[in-house]
Amino acid sequence: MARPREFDRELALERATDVFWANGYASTSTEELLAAMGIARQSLYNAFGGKRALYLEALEAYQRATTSGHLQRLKAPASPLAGIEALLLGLIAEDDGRRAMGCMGVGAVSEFGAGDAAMAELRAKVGPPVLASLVTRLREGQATGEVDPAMDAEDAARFVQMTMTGLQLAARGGGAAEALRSLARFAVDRLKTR
Amino acid sequence: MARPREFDRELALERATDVFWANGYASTSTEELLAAMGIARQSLYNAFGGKRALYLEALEAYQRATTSGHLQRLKAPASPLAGIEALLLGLIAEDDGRRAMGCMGVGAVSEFGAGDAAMAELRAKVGPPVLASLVTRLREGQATGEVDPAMDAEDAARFVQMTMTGLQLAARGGGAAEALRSLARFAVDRLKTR
DNA sequence: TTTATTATTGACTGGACGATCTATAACGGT
DNA sequence: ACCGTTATAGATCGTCCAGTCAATAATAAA
Repeated sequence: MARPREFDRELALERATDVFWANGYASTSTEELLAAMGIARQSLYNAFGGKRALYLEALEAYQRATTSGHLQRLKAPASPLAGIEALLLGLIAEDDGRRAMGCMGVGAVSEFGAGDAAMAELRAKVGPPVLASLVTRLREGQATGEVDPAMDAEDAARFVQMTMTGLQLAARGGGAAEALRSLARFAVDRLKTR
Repeated sequence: MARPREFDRELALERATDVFWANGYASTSTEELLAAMGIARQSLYNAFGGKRALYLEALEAYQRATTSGHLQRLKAPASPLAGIEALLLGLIAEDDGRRAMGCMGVGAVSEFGAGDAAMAELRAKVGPPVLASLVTRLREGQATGEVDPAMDAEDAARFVQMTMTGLQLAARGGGAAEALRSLARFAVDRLKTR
């Protein structure tokens, strides 16, 4: 009953995500977004509501996609420590350009801090499930003797999460792929039973 | 031979630092800066050159001050591991508001990434000396047997640096002081000889 | 075919932005 | 007392910003 949209909404959202991801929210202009998305001004407002709404939707989709990838890598290997290593190594993009973009979630935390309610809500969707899966795998590793049983599994899980953000920040700062991988392996090694 | 400045340049720079630190570069307006600094528009341009020059000067002063504090805390205790613990715990501000500001250097990396030349130069002034001191203290700890001798001291030092940024990002994300302290202690504990 | 509804397009709006200009004021050296 | 120099204050600059408007186009239901 109405004129159908001419552009691919999901594709446009992906393009917008890349711009926000690379530059952050404040220093991205709607003009840049329109150019990247290949749509006209009014179409952005029709389809997404506005700059901030677009950012929130982009961040949410990004979080959903990356979190699902993280959980897959964490759970796939038979050995829990191999899972954690795969999770950490999976954060490190091979392509230099991609890697230097860091993590959009980390960027959002850094840009908006703890104060923004909508952002905090989004963040709350992604932290707990990863933490829970990490605890599960760590306890599993402690049962098999692979993971140091002297550690509190929850503390260790939070430590791995902090390592994730630390790696992603180092990537954003221009860290070389191999240097980041060493860092990841070192962190995993520190969880081993010796 | 000329009219003297009426405001305290250092104090004004400190005030500007707080605003940039809390909000980042892009989402800070010169108007906000002027209000916080208590000076008129032209005085900012006379004394600091412009918004970006002011930011760079603020970041440099911030880095110098915090790095010196870090090195003091790292070197003060007799035990190397106690020094590293003091370094990490020293990152965690007691005051909730301060703590939620995170670290201005981390914010700069997140906002500008690896591409900005002036920013990279500033960052290069602060990383290496801390890394070198960390290596020294870790080797010292390995000599006394307190620190796990199985680790490569440089790898371990880079790991501690990553932990520093991870902690500061967690602080920016609203992490509670006690939770951050646990994280710091856990990281230090992982360096111990067991 | 008509009508209701939504999409597209490009011009436009008010406001905020960083930066500059102008006029006046305050100082030290002569 | 005057001069050269720099500081301050306020008005103003052109630009860019996010968002809106108005005119036209495309669809499906009736």
